[in-house]
Amino acid sequence: MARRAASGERRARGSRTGRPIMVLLDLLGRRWSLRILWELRDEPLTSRALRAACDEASPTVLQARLSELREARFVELGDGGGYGLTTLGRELCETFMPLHRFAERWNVSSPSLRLRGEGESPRRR
Amino acid sequence: MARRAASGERRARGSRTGRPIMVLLDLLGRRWSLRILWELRDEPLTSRALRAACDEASPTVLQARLSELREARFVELGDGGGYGLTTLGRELCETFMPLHRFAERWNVSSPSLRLRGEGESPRRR
DNA sequence: CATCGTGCTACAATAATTGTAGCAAGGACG
DNA sequence: CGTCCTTGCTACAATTATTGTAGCACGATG
Repeated sequence: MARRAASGERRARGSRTGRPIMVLLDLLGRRWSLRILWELRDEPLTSRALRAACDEASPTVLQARLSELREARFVELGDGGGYGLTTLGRELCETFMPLHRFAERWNVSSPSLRLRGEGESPRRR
Repeated sequence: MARRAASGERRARGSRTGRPIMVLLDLLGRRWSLRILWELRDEPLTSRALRAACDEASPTVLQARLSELREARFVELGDGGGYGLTTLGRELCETFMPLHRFAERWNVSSPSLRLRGEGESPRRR
C-alpha cells in the first residue's frame, strides 16, 4: 500500500516500493547523513559547528541533508539556534552505537579503502 | 578523473582522520552500500540477481560498491559465482537489524522524503 | 551604526551515478 | 566444433549530486 500511483512512477535511489526500511536505507545512504547524526549524538551543534565537525563539508549539502533529516523528524532546529536530535533521532542514533564497536574491531586494514576512489578498479580509459 | 591528491592534504568524504568509525560511516554512506548489504542478508545473490533486487541499479555503481565492500571484507564472491556476506559482513548486517524495526515504527509520514529530489529546493542550473 | 554570529542560499566547477550497450570467459547441448 | 546460455564486469555519454567559495538577511551585542 501507500503507493504514489498517480503522476507517473519515478525511479530513483531504490525507494521505489516505499517500504520504510528502503526509504530509511536510502536516506541514510546519502552523503553526510550518517555523519551528521553521528556528530549530533552527544549535543546540539550550530550549523557552523556541525560543518566544522564534518570536515568543513560544503554548506550546500549539509543544509540539504539537514532539511531531509528534519523532515524525517530525526533532527530539529532548537530555539535559540543549533541543531539537535529529536527523541526519534536519538533512538535512531542508539541503533548505530554498536557500529562504533564494530568499526573498532574491524579496523580497516585496507589502506585503499580510506579514501574514495583510490585503489579501485584500474580505470583504463 | 583527475585525482586531486598529489599535494599535501587530501580531503574527501569525511574520512580524513582515518578513525575506523569515520571510514565505516563513509563507506556505508555511499550509494547502494547499505542496500547491497541488506539484500545479501539472507542468501548469496549473483551480480544480476543483486541488481534486480536493487531496483535495477546501474551495474557500474553496483560493481564499484561491490569492489569496495569486498575490499572491506564484508562481501565475497563465492566459488561458482554469486556474492555473499563474509562472517564479518554478517556481523555488520546483524548490527543493522534493529534498523528494520525502527523503520517500521518510523513509517515515513512525509511524502516528499520518499524519493530524492522531490520537495527539495528546485535549484537547477 | 558597526560588528559579530546565526541559518541559509547562489552558482560554477568537479565528481559520482545512471542508463544502455556490450565484452570475455565458462558451461551445457547439439 | 558452434551455438546458446549465464556469469562477472566494463565503456561511456548524459544526467545528478557534491564541492568550494562567496555572500545574503536576520538578530543580538556593543
